[in-house]
Amino acid sequence: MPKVTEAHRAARREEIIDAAVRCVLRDGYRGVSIASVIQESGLSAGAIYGHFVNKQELLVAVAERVLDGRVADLAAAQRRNGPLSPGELLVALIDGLRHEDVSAAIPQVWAEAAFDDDVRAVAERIFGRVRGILRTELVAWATASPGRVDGDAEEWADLVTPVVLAAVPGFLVQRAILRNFDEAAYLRALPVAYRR
Amino acid sequence: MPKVTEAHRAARREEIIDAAVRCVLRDGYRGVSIASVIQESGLSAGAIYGHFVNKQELLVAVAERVLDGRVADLAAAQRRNGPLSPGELLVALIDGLRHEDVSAAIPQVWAEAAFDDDVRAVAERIFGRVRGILRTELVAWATASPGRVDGDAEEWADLVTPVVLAAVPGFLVQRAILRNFDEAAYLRALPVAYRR
DNA sequence: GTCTATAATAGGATAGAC
DNA sequence: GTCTATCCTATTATAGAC
Repeated sequence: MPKVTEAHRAARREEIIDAAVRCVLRDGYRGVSIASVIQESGLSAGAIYGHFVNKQELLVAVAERVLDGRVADLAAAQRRNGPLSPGELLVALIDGLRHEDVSAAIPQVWAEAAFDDDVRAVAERIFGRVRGILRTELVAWATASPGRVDGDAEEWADLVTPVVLAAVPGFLVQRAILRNFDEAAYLRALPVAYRR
Repeated sequence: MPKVTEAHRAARREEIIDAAVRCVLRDGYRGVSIASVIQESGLSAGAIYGHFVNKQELLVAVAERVLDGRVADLAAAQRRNGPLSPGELLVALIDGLRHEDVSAAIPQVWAEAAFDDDVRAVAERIFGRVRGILRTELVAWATASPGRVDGDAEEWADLVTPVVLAAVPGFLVQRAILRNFDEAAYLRALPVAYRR
């Protein structure tokens, strides 16, 4: 079978996901209706159900789209010279986040994860990858200069990584809730709070 | 008019909110239907609409119920002797949180805040109170022993408070997403990560 | 104030033509 | 593969009896 057809099919699928993401940004994750996706995509019910067995499967694909891509920012930061401090790592990660429109939908996906186990699995997987990269960098940073950390660098990193990672939900939640949240100040504060 | 009637009326209202909170914990914020609240409360549609003009107003009351109460933990910690370190403050706050069932619904409310401005206002108000207490304590801690902080204690606290506060969403989100999230380890990590 | 019954609508999903 | 039309269920909110 011709390769073009497969590619076109995949492209149409992505198109539908794109439209659904826009719906989530406008109406919230649970506020998305098939009718809204139809309108936003310019397609029809038949087209959508030809690519997704039901609404839930579409929304899981949306969750994946929304959460993914954050890994790239960290991987890029990783490639720089020398180990980065916890604060510097977080600046790289969050500064990447805040310029992506889809990031506004991330808290939506986290909330949904508590009730849809497929969404939860997607979130856990991507969260795990980010945490893994972060942990590696923290070990490198703790090892680079002795005395930075009490005890073993790996043990320290295992313990501290979840707390360091908390800066990400902290940023997104405060940005969503507080009318005049100062994003730039938050980024400046990261190296201060986590400098050691 | 008799005072008892007023009190009874208020009590019935709280009863309905209680039932709605249980619905949120079971079905998610947007998954709550009037039918589910009717079932959970053992009341009827008429009873509910006699206390709330519509579903949205009920859900705003639910948001308030879910978010409030966190301030008490911090205020209690505040009363202890001597200024607490950032890590110790967070342990008090989060350890209080994790033993309350309703805390599982907090990420739901944060997600909803992006789309319902009344909910957002509730979240902003309560977040603001917690942040205010935290800031006061951080200033006291920074002032207590010189050299802990570069520059002015108040300026430092203003900058750092939002990042310290991030540990709360960080905890709740990771607990919701990660299948084997180690709550106790997170609490142990707080003083390590924020000790200075 | 609260109940039962119901109106009015919205939303998910399918059928069949093309 | 996609479109139009439609079925069916779920849901919000109201009306009127008690």
